[in-house]
Amino acid sequence: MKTIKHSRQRDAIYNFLCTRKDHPTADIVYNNILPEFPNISLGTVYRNLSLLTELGQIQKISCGDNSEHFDADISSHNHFYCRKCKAVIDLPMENIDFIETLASNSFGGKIESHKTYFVGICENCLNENM
Amino acid sequence: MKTIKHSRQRDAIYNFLCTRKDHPTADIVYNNILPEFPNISLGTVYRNLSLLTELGQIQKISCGDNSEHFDADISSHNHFYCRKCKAVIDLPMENIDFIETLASNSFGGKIESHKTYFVGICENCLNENM
DNA sequence: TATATAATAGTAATCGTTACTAATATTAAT
DNA sequence: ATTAATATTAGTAACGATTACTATTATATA
Repeated sequence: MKTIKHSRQRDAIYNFLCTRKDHPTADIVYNNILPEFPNISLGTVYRNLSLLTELGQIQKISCGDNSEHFDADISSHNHFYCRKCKAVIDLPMENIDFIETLASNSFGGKIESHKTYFVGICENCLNENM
Repeated sequence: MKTIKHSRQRDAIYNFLCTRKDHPTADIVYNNILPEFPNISLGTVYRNLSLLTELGQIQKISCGDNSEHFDADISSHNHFYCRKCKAVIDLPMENIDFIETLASNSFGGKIESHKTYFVGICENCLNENM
């Protein structure tokens, strides 16, 4: 059996993610951990982000902007992608997990989870146009 | 002003997409158009898929499997990603566009659209395990 | 038919991500 | 504590998806 050993780099990656609400990419995680681990390699960051995602400790957000974003908040919540400033932010709203039930009604497969993201212009970018 | 000129390649790409319900990637589109346009280049396929997406004639599906999928069906509908066979399929269900209203309630930005995809095991893969 | 210019083919380059390997860190057992 | 087993790392190379570049071709307009 393959066991998981503790790693200080993985802790640092996870802890950094916990401090951020803006869903950083692997590259951003890497650059922010460099001060503490000057020799950490980008591959280590990618490997641990994948591992943490598989373990369910973080989640991956794919919003079509050609790089994956990561979120240490694994509670069920939704995201918003601003097509102007490209930011990926949380969109606090009532829980919509019931759409999984709606989806199950006429579907023969097994639905395990869902991802929803909204697209538009964020509040900051709206205000800049005034 | 920049005008859009007609292109036989773009037509072929769009028409091919219309024949498919499985949301092919750029590479699959390319390989299926090769018989008709033996000299078409992959760049042309990518450029036109992007253009058609911008024009709203097709839609792009990002489901986190490191390549974009495309769909000529631009009506509001949802997708399912099978984490076993990696297929991206339609998931017919009642319309859930009202979640955009729910999202708007406590959000200061402008919501223009949303994307939802469900993840799990498709019917075919479920049956294979029996 | 001529002119303007958008689109293409072909290729090179870029970017995000993964794979490889020898060295290191962690864990469990002595 | 020491050792042994092995998971993890750093460093680098490789990969796949996508974009950029440029001379040529196709399309649209006059």
